[in-house]
Amino acid sequence: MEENMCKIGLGLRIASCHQEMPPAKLHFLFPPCMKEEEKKENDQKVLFKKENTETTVQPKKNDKHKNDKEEEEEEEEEEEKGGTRKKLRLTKEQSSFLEESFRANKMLTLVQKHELAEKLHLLPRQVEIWFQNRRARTKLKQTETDREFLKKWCESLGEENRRLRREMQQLRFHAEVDKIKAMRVCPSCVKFMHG
DNA sequence: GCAGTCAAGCAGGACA
DNA sequence: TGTCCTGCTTGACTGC
Repeated sequence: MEENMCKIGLGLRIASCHQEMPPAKLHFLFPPCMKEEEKKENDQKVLFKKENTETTVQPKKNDKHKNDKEEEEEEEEEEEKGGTRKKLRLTKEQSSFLEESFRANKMLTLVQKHELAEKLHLLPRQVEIWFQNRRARTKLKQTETDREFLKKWCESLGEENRRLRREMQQLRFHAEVDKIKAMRVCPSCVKFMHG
């Protein structure tokens, strides 16, 4: 039982839903609260752009292109008005590469961080945050797995405890019966019975 | 670096 | 079929 549960516990692994995710749609420069039609159009534009350029869309902080300052200012204005920034979604390739790196190393050195960032066209800070989040979520999953394991173990111990109590009760009962039986036999027979 | 949190994005279900 | 709601995932930030 315990062994089985151990196997269950060890068999569980952390899986990322990234793998099942559709290609990332990166469109954080567009205004928030778009209508459905606009959204679709933008998605198409982004996908088109992605397919044709094969470059990763960078977060605002990292962009060094011509109109970025204007866009950043607009975005800041948007934020000031109460709007919100669009969120970056990593591409499948970026995610899987980060996953691979994470499997190899749970912690990053400064050099590794910069190398990864350069390779994936991300900011070192983004790589750092990704690893931080990944560690936290791995830990969370592990805690949940441990909790489930302990819960099952606890249940099985409770069951075993109840079984042993029942068994003990039966043994006591039989001991009592034997005692009574022995009391009913006359003393001269006792000698005969026990040889 | 970690724990806690926020918020964007997305998927799936309910409903008109 | 489109829209709304809800829950989940995940990138990013903050405080310690």
